[in-house]
Amino acid sequence: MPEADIATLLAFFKAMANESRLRIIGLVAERERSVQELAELLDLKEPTVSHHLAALKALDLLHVRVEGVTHWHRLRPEGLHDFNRALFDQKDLTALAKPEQTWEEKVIANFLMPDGTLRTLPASRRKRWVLLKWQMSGFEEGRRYPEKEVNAILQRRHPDAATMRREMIGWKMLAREDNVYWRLPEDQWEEA
Amino acid sequence: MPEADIATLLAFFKAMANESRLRIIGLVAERERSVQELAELLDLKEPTVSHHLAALKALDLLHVRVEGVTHWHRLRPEGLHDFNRALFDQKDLTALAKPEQTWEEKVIANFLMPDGTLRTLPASRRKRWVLLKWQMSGFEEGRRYPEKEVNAILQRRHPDAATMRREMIGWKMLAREDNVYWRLPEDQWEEA
DNA sequence: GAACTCCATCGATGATTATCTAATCAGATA
DNA sequence: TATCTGATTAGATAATCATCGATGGAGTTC
Repeated sequence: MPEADIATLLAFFKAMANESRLRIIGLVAERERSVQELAELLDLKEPTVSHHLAALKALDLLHVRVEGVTHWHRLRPEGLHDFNRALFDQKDLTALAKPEQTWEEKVIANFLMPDGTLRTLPASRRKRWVLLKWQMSGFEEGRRYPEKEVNAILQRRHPDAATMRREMIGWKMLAREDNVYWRLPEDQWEEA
Repeated sequence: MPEADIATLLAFFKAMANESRLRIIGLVAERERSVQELAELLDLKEPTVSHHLAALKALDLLHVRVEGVTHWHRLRPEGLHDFNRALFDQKDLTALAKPEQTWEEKVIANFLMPDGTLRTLPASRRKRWVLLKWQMSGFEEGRRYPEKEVNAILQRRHPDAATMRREMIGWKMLAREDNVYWRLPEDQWEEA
């Protein structure tokens, strides 16, 4: 397993948090089992077993040997042990505390190209707002920027500086007078 | 933790199979946290956090220190390690395959005292039937038992041999002639 | 005692998921 | 090719569970 990021552990625990799947693990730990056989032993229908096996396979916990139309499943115990290690050393445990990316961070990550420029300006108004807010870090409070400089700053991210400038003013992030711009205090910015 | 029965493990995995609870674990692993604080960090409302904490407390994974109206929660790492051990040694793993106790096995377990004798003869006719059936293992087919021997066998489990003997005959588990008893074939026993 | 703070409980709501039937697929066999 | 068999996929349904607002309880402060 890669590193113990919260998503990986969560997927693992979700897979194990079901009685049918736990019992399947027990059964395929003993020896190879076919879908039919498992359905019989667990008193479930075959599609249900198939569904559970798919969940376990997605985590690479099973080995499948195909023999004609029969699929023989057995446990890959290393899979289990990988998760074991990941979970129970303290370093990884506290790593769970690290918050996930927020929605805004994800939006930014999605629109950012490797060179740091924006792929496009999002069509969604709310996403555009996130990206404009993000670009405000290019402006210091208390400084005055001629239009030419504003454009230069914005074009580091996307060529359509005019649109971005206009919307920043609309959201009250920037103010303008006589073609000179300045950053407004963050608590005055409007919400999307 | 006691032994790794499937119900215990299932409860543990269900508790861990939730992102909010995983992140709570990460946060309380670092240091003590109040409900408020967790709600803030996780961007959840307090009742939700309270609910998750209750789930973790039910598994004895948390330690709580009450200070005025504030409840400080921290992780009890031993709790985690107990589950760890239970899960990941192979012996316990295959134990998952063992089917749950049937109703009959539970009845027997409930009436059996540590020394192997019966606490009482159940009042319920159906439970009494289960326990009599179970005691039939003391009799071999094809052998003839004088009444004295029958009593001796039955009294290993409960002093009231007369009642048990009489009911075994009623259920056609035992037959009698001239004060000599013998076991009847299992497919002739009557159902409760 | 009144007001306030922090937390727990209750009941409702929406989302997720386990399970089923029906339909489909893919090897094997006639 | 037609048929059979074991497995998967699709779609529907029902149960479970996460979350919330409203309310209540218990300690603290005034």
